[in-house]
Amino acid sequence: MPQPASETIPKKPSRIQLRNRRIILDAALDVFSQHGFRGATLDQIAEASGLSKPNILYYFDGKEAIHVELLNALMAEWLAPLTDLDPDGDPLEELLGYIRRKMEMSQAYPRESRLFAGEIIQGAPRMGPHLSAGLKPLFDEKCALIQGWMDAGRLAPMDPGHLIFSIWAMTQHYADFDAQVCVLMPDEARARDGATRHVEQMFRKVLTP
Amino acid sequence: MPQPASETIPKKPSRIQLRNRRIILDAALDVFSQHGFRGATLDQIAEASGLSKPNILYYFDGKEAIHVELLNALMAEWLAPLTDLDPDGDPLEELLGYIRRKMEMSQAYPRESRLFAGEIIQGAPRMGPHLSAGLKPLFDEKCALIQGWMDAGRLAPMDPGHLIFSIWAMTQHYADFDAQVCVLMPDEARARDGATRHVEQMFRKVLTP
DNA sequence: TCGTGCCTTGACCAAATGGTAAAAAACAAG
DNA sequence: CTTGTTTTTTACCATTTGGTCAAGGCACGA
Repeated sequence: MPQPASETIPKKPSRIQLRNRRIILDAALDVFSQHGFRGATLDQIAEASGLSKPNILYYFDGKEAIHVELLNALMAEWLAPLTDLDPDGDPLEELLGYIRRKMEMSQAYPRESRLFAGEIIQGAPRMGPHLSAGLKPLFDEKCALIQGWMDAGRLAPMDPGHLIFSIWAMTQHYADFDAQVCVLMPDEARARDGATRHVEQMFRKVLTP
Repeated sequence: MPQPASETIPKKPSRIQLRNRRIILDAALDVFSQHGFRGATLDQIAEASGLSKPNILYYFDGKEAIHVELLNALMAEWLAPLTDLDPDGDPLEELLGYIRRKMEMSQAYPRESRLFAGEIIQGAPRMGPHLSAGLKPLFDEKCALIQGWMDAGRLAPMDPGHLIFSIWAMTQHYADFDAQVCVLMPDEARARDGATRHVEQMFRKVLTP
């Protein structure tokens, strides 16, 4: 058997393929994050990417395939900061560092944040497995870690799960509700830098034993 | 002139009209909150309401009109708790009461919360005026009130605007990201009751001077 | 009971949408 | 240049979608 039977041969992608797939994904991120899955159209993605609609379908198996690919890429990058929580570090500094990274990410990648938020709000129809299989174990692991820190008296006691939810809620809020923030707090510097400082200061107070 | 010229005569709505408009709005809230504006279809609303599509268009001028009506109703109810912040009350108890009411609302009306969230995430295309004209003045007024409390040393000092954002972020999170919460925290009682207690305890600590 | 005006519906429409087929164009290897 | 492959486009299709229209049904006051 020279070539393995009934297996898809990967065939490494050409430079053009790599480039165009990236262009398409970037355009799709714009469109999906702004209109949600059902609200986004292939024509919009085509126009945003500068490619023709059939050409997009040459690179991806369909609208849903693009969306799924975006969510996959998202999860990997999104989970990293939580993964990096170090059991051997100083609890307070570890968590504050996590919060800081999360704030930076939601400011640097608001589109990703909104894409994720939109998907969850709609009941995570295309992400259920990802949540259960990818996020859940990590969440449980870090909950246990934080609980350990609290039991040791190195953090103020509280429910670790709700603590993590609090952090997510606050860090995502500034990305997801940007339109609201911009209307209510027109001073951009106060909104951006103030947010980071406020959130950090707030959690420092909450977490200090 | 028996009847005033060039003015729309209100013509009080019949019982049937009142009932069907309510039914339609309720069904539309289901559909819009789950799929967003562009993702929702009149057929879905028709099926959810048990009325035919043309019949729905008999009661409303179109898809957008239904959506706008929902957002209007939403804003009124949504703003009430903030309006009720009493300058003469005890600062800490006033804010904790506000937080409690907000948590109750996001648990009692998750659809409204998601509808609002979806609209804001998409850049508030149908709510810009509402935000500037309705929410902004109230927001500024209450920011000033809280700032006064802080200046008087009755609350820990912080940016009042960001404080309000924090409250909104936390209270909305449990409604908007319910799908995520349910996966990560399957114990329903811990999720629901724990959330309220956690948020209240957290802000009590943050706000205490 | 009868009509008048409110309510409901089936049939239909134009535009938009996700997707396809095949030919043309661009490109790479010899 | 020639040939085989990859990329792009043109033309097209079936379905869905928001919305219309005219005709039928129904309630309710006289």
